[in-house]
Amino acid sequence: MSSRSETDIADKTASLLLPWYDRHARRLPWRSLPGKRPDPYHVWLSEVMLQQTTVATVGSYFAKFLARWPTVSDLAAAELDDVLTEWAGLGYYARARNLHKCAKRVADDFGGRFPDTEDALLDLPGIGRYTAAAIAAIAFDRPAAVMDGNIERVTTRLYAIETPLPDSKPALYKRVVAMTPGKRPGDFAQAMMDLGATICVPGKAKCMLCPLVQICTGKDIAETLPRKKPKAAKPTRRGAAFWIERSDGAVLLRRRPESGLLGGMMEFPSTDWTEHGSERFEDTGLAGLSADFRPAGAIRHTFTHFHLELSVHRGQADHKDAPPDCHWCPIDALGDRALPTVMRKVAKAALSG
DNA sequence: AAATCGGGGAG
DNA sequence: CTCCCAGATTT
Repeated sequence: MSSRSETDIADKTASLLLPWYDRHARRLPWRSLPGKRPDPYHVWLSEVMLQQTTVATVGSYFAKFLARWPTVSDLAAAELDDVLTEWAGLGYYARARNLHKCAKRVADDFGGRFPDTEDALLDLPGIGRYTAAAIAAIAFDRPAAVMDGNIERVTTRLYAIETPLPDSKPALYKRVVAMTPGKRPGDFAQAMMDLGATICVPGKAKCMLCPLVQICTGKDIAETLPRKKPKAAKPTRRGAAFWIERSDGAVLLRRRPESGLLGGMMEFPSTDWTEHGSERFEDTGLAGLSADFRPAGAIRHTFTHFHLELSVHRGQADHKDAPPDCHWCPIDALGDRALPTVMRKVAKAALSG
C-alpha cells in the first residue's frame, strides 16, 4: 500500500539526482570519463577494497595493485602471499584471499573477462549482493539495485523510515529497486553514494545543498535517521607477543592459520588472546626454541569486536632452521611482509623498547 | 538472525 | 570515547 507521495519519490529521484551528479561527481581513480564504460577489473578491484573502507584509505592501495597487476589475469597468476603483502594494513583479510580466488576463477573459467550479470557475479568469491549489483550497474550498465551504507541512509531519510536498521533493510531495498532507472543505473548508484558521502552525511545532513530536498519526506528529522539497534560492548582480550632475534639480525615470523582473525597473515609469535591472557613463551606453541626474554613495552589495538592489549617481549635465539609455519626475516625486509597493523605496532614497540 | 572479521578518520 | 565506512561469509 504505497502512498501517492512514495510513488512520486520513486519517479522523480533519478531525474533530480543525475543532473546534480553530472555537475558534482567526485573524481575518483577508479571512475571512467563521463559517458565511457570503466574497465570491469578496475570496478571490481575498487569495490572489494571499498567494502567497509573509506575512499581516502583505498586510494593508494588501488594504485599499488593496478601498477603491480594491470589485468585480472596478472592478479590470478600472482602468489597469494604477495597479494596479502600488498593488502597488509587494509584490513578484513578474507577480502584479499577471496580477491585472489576470484581472479583465478575469472581467468580460468571466464577467459579473463568478468561475467556481466548480477547472478553470475554473485557466484564469485568475495562478491555479495552489494558488489554484484555495483559491478553489474557501473561496469555493464545493468539496471541493478545497488544498496550500500550510504544508500541505506539516503533512502531512509528520503522515505522517513523510522524502523531501525537492520530490520528496515528489506523495505529499503524495495524502495531502491523502485527508484533505480533503466538508463544510467551505474551513474544513479554512484550519485546516491556521492550524495550520502557529501550531503546526506551521518548526523547533521546538509539539506540546504541537497538536490532531493523538494521530495524528501525526512528532511525535518534527518539527524535522527537512520535509527539503529544498539551494539554490543567490546570486551578486552590480552596476550603476549615475542620478538625473537637471531645473531645475524633476522627476526622470527609465523604465519597465522588460513581462516579466522588475520587469516593467512604474518605475526610475531604470540600467545592466544584471551580475557586473562598469558605472558609465558611456552604458550606460543613454539616448541624446542629456547630464549631469554626481557619486557619491551606493550601495545593496544582495537578490532571490530574486541580490544587487545599485548605485552611485547624481546629475546635472542640461535636456531638455523625455523619452527613449523615460521621463517627468519631480516629486519630490513619486515616492510615487505604480510604484517597486519597490530603486528607493525608490536615491531615498533620491540625496536624502541 | 547473529557473530565474525580491520583499520582509520570524523565528530 | 563512539560512530561509520561502496559488506561478505560463517555459524
